[in-house]
Amino acid sequence: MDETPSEAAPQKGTVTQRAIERIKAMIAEGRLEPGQRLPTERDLAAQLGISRSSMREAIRALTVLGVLEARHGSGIYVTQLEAGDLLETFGVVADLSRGPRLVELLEVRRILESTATALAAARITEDQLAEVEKHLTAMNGTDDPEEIIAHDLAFHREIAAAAGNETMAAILEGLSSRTFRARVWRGYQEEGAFARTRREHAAIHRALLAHDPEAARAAAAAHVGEVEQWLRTQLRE
Amino acid sequence: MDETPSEAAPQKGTVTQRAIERIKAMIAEGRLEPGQRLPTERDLAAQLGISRSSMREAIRALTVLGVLEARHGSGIYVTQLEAGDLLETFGVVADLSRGPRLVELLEVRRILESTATALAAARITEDQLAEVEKHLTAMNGTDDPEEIIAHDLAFHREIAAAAGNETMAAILEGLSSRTFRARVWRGYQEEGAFARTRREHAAIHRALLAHDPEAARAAAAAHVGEVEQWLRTQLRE
DNA sequence: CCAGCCATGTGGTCGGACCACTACGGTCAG
DNA sequence: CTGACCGTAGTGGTCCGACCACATGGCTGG
Repeated sequence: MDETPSEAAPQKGTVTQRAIERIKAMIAEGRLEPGQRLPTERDLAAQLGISRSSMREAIRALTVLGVLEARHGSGIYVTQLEAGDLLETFGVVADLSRGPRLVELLEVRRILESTATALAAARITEDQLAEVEKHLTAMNGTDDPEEIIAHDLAFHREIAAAAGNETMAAILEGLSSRTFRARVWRGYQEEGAFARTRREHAAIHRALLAHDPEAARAAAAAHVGEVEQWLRTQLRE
Repeated sequence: MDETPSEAAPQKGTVTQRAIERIKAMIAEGRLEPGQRLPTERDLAAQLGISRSSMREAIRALTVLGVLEARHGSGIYVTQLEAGDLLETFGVVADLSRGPRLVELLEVRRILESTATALAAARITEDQLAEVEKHLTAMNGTDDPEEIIAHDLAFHREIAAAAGNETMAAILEGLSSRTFRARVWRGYQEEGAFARTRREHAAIHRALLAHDPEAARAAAAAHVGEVEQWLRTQLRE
């Protein structure tokens, strides 16, 4: 009954899993270009000889991975496959990690963020620098935790963007998910560590302004390192 | 008609998307522990007031993200939520990235791998060192590309493991996916760059043996940097 | 007491129906 | 001729019910 002319699909795993691999392969081989529209769910299911339900699960899976994008009433499209698309799911890692894993996550962030900040110091333009300053002053001029977190995030995002490596910026973005940030800031702020954070941010900004990579690297590493150490002590309790 | 006693679910996005968020929230809030078994698909669907089909799509999505694990005939379980579970999907990024993105990926890997190797030099044990040596000699003693890649991967994996940061090791694992490695090695080997790679691996091993972090960092950075530069020139053609 | 079988419950797959939305084209007033 | 409006075909989104494949635990028979 399996009259699939293309190739004989051997039994391995679920049909949905196979469908996921097939579509991934099609993209990897270049048979599906970024932005391109796929056949309809019904056609795709027919092509692979599976039911529409199973095909939908495969599509949903690739959707959450940032590979495909489904537009209701229009069709299914391949994303641009840019760093941001594919690494968006990285945020769930930070959201669901706890305990020692959070420290490891911060350690990775410290390594990447310090390098990114160093690169940014060498490459940042006047416009980008102005943007960084904007978030810095905005962060210092409000008491609303929500707003502080938002500007803190944007501050580092601008710097990561100035480093010129979109992939690194996307990873850092995921590493500093909103919920993760919020969890830290809550307890962090309670012990009046905000003033120190402010100084650290100022130091980073100063290094960027001076286009001094090594100073920037040190300042960023110290900044993340502080949070890292704080979290480490929190875990001991 | 929406008699969901727990809470009034406002209309936002698809029901499947909402189900995904709900389950993720349950885990984040600790209402679902790692390893714990979830209610059946049918029960879950009833609880959230959606159909089993939609619930299955949500489960499938969380499965590919490494958050849930479905065991046919047994039930659905929360994974251990360890770094490896959640970062397994990271491999698709390397598989689907092309062109300039690959260089960026390698740049990230260079940063992380050099730091990981430096940490490993300080912390590696005799047993781990022996394991590293095993893969090093095995890699030099065969001509089968498949085997070479496998041992090359294992070589770096052992080092990353010795660094003591599971999260970093998992990210590096994803960054050096099998298909990515294969693509590079193919063209890489054609121009007889294997001898150089051999020397670079030896240098890394030497630094580990001497427990010299700085030498290890430099050797690892140079090693990845070579591949990076090679890829960069490839892209210009 | 133990090995093997079998009923039950679970995830996996299927097919079809209908809904919600988009996109496109034709229609009709201006 | 131009433009806004509207209808329709086609798409993804949701639901339902049935059946299959597999794992588990208890029961049966030795």
